[in-house]
Amino acid sequence: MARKSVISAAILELLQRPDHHAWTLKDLHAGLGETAADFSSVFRAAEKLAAAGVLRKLTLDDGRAHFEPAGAHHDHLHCLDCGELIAVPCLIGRDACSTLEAEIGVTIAEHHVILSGRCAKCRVVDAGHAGTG
Amino acid sequence: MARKSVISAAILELLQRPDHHAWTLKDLHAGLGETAADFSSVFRAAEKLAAAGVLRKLTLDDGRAHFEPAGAHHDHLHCLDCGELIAVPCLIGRDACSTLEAEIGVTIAEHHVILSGRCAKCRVVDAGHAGTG
DNA sequence: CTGGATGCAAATGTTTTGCAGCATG
DNA sequence: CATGCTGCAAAACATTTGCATCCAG
Repeated sequence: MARKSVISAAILELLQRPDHHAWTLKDLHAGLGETAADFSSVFRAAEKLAAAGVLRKLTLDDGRAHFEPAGAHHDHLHCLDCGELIAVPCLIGRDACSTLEAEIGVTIAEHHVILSGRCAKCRVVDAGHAGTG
Repeated sequence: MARKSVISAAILELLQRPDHHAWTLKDLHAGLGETAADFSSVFRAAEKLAAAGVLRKLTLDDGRAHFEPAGAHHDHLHCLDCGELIAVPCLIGRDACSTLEAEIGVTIAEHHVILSGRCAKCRVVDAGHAGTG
């Protein structure tokens, strides 16, 4: 049924890059080569992959959607310096959720933690600067 | 120096409503009365209040910015049924953050947890339906 | 008079949709 | 031949900015 989508494949390829974890549509479009694919096609491919559960779609405070490979659950650190979105291990335990559910009478299906701070790289750089200034 | 902003005051007024925790610009505009204030004025007032630290600005996965009164830190539950954003007590302890910082070498300034699930009201409704269907 | 608040309209940036063509299955 | 992927263009949305005006201090 489904034909092979060159664009989808290329997107999945891109997402393997270790230096960039979460991609905006613009990132993806640029990453594929702006002339290699139309923006709307990138959009459709990404949405489809997200709908299929292959990608996870996140919206940050910058108001843009970011796509990442949908592997094991993890949370994110948004680096205030470089703006990169870093994957970090999950910070919330089942216990905490259960407790909260019982406490205020809600049902929790999923969660997503977004940390703001400084990634490992920028932290080092900053430490260096701090020492000299 | 600063003149009293009718709109800012009205916004702060709106935010006191117990039935609606986080407001989009559209919500605010509608809440004030679409003719009572211009959208851009609402936008500017809200941004200014956020910059002043009076409001907190959040961007959800719906891609829209939401404003809430900036009181004590808390996290949020986004109800999958009614779409309401419910304030919930913070789920992340200092310890967890410290541990993570040490573990992966990052610095954490802030965090924000967004839970997806069902709020207390919708949970009850759903339970009722489940019994009848 | 001065500076900030407001309204109106237009620009931006991002996401989404409509439609036609093409290649694949 | 039918279906789904693509490209191109325009619409739909939400946010943001420019400019002129008006009012409070």
